[in-house]
Amino acid sequence: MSEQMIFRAISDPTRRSIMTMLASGEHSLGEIASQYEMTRPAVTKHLKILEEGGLIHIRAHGRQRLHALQPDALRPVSDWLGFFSQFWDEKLETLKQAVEADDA
Amino acid sequence: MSEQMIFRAISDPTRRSIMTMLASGEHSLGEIASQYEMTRPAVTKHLKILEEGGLIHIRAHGRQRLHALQPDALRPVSDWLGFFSQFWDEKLETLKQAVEADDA
DNA sequence: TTGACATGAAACCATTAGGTTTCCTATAAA
DNA sequence: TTTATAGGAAACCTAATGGTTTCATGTCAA
Repeated sequence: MSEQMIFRAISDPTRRSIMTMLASGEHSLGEIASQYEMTRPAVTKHLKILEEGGLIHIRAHGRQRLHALQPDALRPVSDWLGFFSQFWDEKLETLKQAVEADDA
Repeated sequence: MSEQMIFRAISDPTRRSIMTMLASGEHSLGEIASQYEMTRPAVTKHLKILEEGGLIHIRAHGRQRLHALQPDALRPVSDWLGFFSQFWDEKLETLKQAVEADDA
């Protein structure tokens, strides 16, 4: 789950779309694949890359494979963005730091 | 400057590194390339992809090309992240919305 | 005005990425 | 206990990516 694997995982529009779909809850491969105009094996590959980035968790359930979003895995992206956001939103950054300080 | 071009631009570690370098101010191609173990043409290609994503601005200055960070271009990424951050940090999200409401 | 320097441009190369087809395996249901 | 269903795996294809080398061009300085 290196930072690079996360950025790699979110760089593809199909994978970002799958993440959005999984925000509504767990879904099987068949359910996910039915939403896209590509074959199941292609979707499987996308899901594997998402898993390698830690963005989803896959568990077996009978003959199905259920895929669940793992939103925590996006934290490194948020941290990276935080560094640059200081240049375009001082106000929000200040609040963010306040929240983080409060957490500690 | 489609959203996809932004995600594409930030998906490469060299390009993210260049963005960090440019956070300190404008730099010429030569200055940037001297920091990496690859040829100038390779760096030029990275810079072009960053420009296509709107993440940097390039201007001519004599025989040099000066590259400046354009951090605003990261907003779409921030918005995208915002959607998912609601799942892992309700507290921060609440504050963020408060700030945005205050801006309006 | 000639030479050095900063960069652009084009051709090329190997690897990765995103996709397909075909076939195999495991589980559930009749 | 067959049969249908959900998915895995491997081989293959094309295009995009990240890099190189070579050569051309524009601009500054002697």
